[in-house]
Amino acid sequence: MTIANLSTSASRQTTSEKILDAAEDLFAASGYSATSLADVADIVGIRTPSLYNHFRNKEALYGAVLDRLIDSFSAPLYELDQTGVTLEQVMERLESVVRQHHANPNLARLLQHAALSGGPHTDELIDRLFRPMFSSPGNLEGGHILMLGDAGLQPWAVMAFNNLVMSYVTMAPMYRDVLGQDPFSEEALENQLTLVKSLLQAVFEYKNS
Amino acid sequence: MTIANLSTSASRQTTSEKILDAAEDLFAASGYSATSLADVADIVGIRTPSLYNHFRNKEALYGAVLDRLIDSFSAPLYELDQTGVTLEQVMERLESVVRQHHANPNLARLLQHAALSGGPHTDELIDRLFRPMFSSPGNLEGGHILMLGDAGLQPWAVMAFNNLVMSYVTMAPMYRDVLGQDPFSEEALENQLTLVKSLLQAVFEYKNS
DNA sequence: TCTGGATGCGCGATTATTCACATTTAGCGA
DNA sequence: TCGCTAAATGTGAATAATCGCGCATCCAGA
Repeated sequence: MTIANLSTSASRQTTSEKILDAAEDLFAASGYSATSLADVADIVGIRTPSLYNHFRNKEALYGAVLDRLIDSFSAPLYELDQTGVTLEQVMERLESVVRQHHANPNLARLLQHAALSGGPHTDELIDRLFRPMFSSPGNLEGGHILMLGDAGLQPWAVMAFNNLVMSYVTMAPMYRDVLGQDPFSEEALENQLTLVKSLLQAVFEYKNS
Repeated sequence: MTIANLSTSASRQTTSEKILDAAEDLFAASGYSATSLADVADIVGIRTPSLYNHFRNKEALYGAVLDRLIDSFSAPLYELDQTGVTLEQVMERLESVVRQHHANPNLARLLQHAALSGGPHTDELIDRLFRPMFSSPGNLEGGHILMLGDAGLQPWAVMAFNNLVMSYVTMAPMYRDVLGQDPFSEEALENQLTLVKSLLQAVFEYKNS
């Protein structure tokens, strides 16, 4: 298990932040319904009813976790298919996404749980994360990077690269088992990075021929 | 939700098989601890204690579900990196794997749950599914298909293509949402198929240059 | 009559949530 | 700076629902 939230020296954190940290890790590991408030309270070091001084109920806590995660991932990402974009720009975006998910795997894990089991706010979550990836106007016409012959496959390719990046962290135990290496080490990150970039490069050169 | 087990005309099925079918769908959807035996019994149409006439306890039922799934996926698959293999052979394997996961998404979903949350038999499950992919001797030396420049990236590439295929079904709701199309339709299968094969083709041509 | 399989009942543990209550903390007038 | 107050934040106890699971019983078919 990877410790995700180290933020401010762990000491002068407000109780609400500690609750959010613990809940984020647990929701990401076990999903919504398999996570108990008692476990959250245990990690924070308080009794279960005290949680209700900070969040209305379990669902509100879950929503707050989602909000904080989405905010931290929001700004510069998920615009892989602007119209006049170059390969180098796509490379940069892709590397940035890989590094973010490597630094905090919890968003990918929460999203995977939501895709499998549903849970509260799932539709809203999908909207907030995936809609921006395809919101830029005119992304279905014109020549794009990830076309792969058939222009209709453009969104499929974007989804594929996104899944590739996220499944690396949601499938981390398999990587650890098969490669005998900590998937969250710096060395593993570099390997995954060059692999993903090589894939993109291959697709790019394949398109131009 | 996709109905996975239609097997023999649904009527002359033994109760144990009906239980296995129901449990497989529920475990795949919600994971081990979030699945209740009451839900399983409800689908089958019996009371919860009757389950214990067929399986020792919840964990044994889960194990039986895993066994049956692994068996049905076992035989011809997961040998992507034999030594003297051609691109066409890899293509066939890949297409076969995609079709199998499309026909029954439950193995991918169970595996994803295990990777995220653990649960009983998780290590054993990883072993049984991933070890055969890398068991062929001498797969780390010599020229292979998915080399991508650095030979050390060979296993990473195999994992990547595998994840690509599995994440398509574990992330099916996102595909439905973004593409506005049933991800388990024949049409969607063909799209995913040509995308994956184009990716492999691109990597292959990228290698030879 | 024997027996596999379904059932009702119920135990003990765990769940989310509420409530009455104690304690700590922050702000403010004197 | 002292002391009061009010809000913030903790607590144990209790509730209703649900969980996996064991047990005694009962019934239908061979």
